[in-house]
Amino acid sequence: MKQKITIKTIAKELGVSSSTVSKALKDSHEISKETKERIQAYADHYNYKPNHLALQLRNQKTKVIGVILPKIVHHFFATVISGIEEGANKKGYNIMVCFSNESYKKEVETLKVLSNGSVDGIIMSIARETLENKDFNHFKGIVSEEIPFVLFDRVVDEILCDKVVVDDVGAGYKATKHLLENGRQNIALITTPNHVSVGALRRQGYEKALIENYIKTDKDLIVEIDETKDITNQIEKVFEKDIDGIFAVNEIYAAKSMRIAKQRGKVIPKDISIIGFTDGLISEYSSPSITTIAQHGFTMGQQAVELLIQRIENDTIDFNPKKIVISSNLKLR
Amino acid sequence: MKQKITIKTIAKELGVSSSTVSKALKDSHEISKETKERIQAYADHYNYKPNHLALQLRNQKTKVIGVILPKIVHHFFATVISGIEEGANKKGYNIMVCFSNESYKKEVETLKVLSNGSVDGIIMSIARETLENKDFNHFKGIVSEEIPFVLFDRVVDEILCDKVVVDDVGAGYKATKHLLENGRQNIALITTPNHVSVGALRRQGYEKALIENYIKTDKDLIVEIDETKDITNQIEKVFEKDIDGIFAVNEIYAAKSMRIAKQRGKVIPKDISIIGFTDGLISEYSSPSITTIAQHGFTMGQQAVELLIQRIENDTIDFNPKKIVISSNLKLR
DNA sequence: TTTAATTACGAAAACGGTTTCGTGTTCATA
DNA sequence: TATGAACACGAAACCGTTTTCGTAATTAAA
Repeated sequence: MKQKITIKTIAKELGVSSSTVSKALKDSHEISKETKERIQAYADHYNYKPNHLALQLRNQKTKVIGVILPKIVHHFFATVISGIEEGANKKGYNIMVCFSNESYKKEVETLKVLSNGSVDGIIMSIARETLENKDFNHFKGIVSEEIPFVLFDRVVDEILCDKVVVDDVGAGYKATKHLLENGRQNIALITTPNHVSVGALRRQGYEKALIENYIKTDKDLIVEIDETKDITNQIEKVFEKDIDGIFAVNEIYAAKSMRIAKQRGKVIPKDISIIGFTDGLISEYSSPSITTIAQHGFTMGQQAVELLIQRIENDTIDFNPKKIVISSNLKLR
Repeated sequence: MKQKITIKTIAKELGVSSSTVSKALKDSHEISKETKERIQAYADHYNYKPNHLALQLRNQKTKVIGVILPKIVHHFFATVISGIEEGANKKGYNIMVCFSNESYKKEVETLKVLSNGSVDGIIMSIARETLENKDFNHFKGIVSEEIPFVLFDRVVDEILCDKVVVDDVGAGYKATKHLLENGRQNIALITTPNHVSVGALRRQGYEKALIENYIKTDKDLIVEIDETKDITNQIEKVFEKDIDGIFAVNEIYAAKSMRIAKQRGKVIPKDISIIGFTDGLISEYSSPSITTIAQHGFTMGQQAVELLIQRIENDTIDFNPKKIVISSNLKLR
């Protein structure tokens, strides 16, 4: 990389002090018009750009927001990033993106790297493995050092910080109710193991809707997918029951369910209704397209970053963790 | 945010100089065992972490790679990011991700921000609008300042830098040939306008395969999608021709084509064969699933970042722009 | 005992910018 | 002519760390 021109070189070349150059470039009234013009002309000609690192050191802020996601090849998280980036940009921040790959170890490392001062704050969604382990010690430092920190979607009560989540219970409820209103009675739930908080909440909504309709929840209709094993196999089991509706907590499960249903000769939506979570591309382009719960990832990202920047910039003394709940809605198809 | 402890405070508290503290923390032989232990104990106790910004300023490197993408809610680009991140991480780099949102103006701004020294190098794919405008002046600075810079996928000859692309001509050729080998004769091409380089190249491959089979390319079978208008409408027109095969240059076009075909009562793959580009989720989960050209986004990301880091770390004098071509292959479904 | 080497540490410069606080001119006012 | 602004600029400190160089004190060799 070419050696860049600095204030010092300009000062030396023009026989003035670096303070003068600095002030001239900021159009300070302290500097005479002629000197300013001389300096600005020189700076323009040699394409002077202030060294960002020096500024960061002096101001003790980076104008960078760290983002840690479980994964990126995933419609929902991609949408969230998109929202974060837009919100950050609007306020003059850039984003540094890291992935935990759902791994506890990588999450710990990444968190350590980002909390060394290279970012002004962190937005994050917790890795699956961490949720399983229930080991949240690596967040202690973040909290005690009072680094601005916002969790979204996959959050956990144990960590005291700002949070942005969707109304998962409500979403599960709406989805199930929708199926019930369409005359479905035997509704299967394809969900994650209970340690994934969002899965557990959506399940609560599912059960609430059933209870309201005087239907007993049948454990056999609930499939907790173990992602280390073959997913299709696990879903197929529930098809041996007499089901006429499926609520899947994400679109992969929904798409797989649909494929299985078709293979078994069921006609959608005559014989069976399927409703998915996350408004991704699969649901839109599968045939027939799947009715889903819109997860509003973009909004989540925006809200999260807004909350974070507020924390960063108003270094208020009172620390009351805020929780923003974004209400979800059905996207009928 | 809590005030962080620095070397200076440690020095003051322990009555030594900051040089001594610095050396002690690096376990230098210059410092006596007792002093080292005293300092290290103190640092541990108060959880000292070196200030990253100071180090960056001193070393004149950030260990951060800038990535500029046209968009992120897009399976291919998400995959590429994934590859970039993995490769970067392996070498101790983090990535700063920005989006041009396909906009020329935003691309210019973003490029300016990233080239102010906040990253050690940049990986990028050009925005659609920029390709339309053919205005590449904003890259001049990057090239003349010799900032390590790698373009991928959407590249352009006018910019002299390292590049990573897929073998688009070959891919178009393979896809078309595959259709021909399945006995298809009237193959439509659903592509982008020619200014999108990858679209143009895939088209070349398409034409090459046709010529090899002594088939005259029929302009009426080629649809250049204008994304500002309704896509479905544009694709529908080609269905008025007597077609039995479709090659779509991305999976959205492929999925939409499939839907239209079904609506028109065509049976896939009996009446018509469809082949898509980009190995995304839609193709996998649509029914029937679509045979596609695998685009190897992850590999592209890895190769791009490897190339970039090589440039960053071996500041070799000779500048011969390299071009890596990743060969594509069919993913039969 | 003198000289040389080793040990253990500190001073200062450097990275590139900003900012506070002088200070020497010039000019206007009393 | 003396006083005080106003002007235009420079010196120096500062952000946090590393690193080179210098040096006093101790130890070893001659």
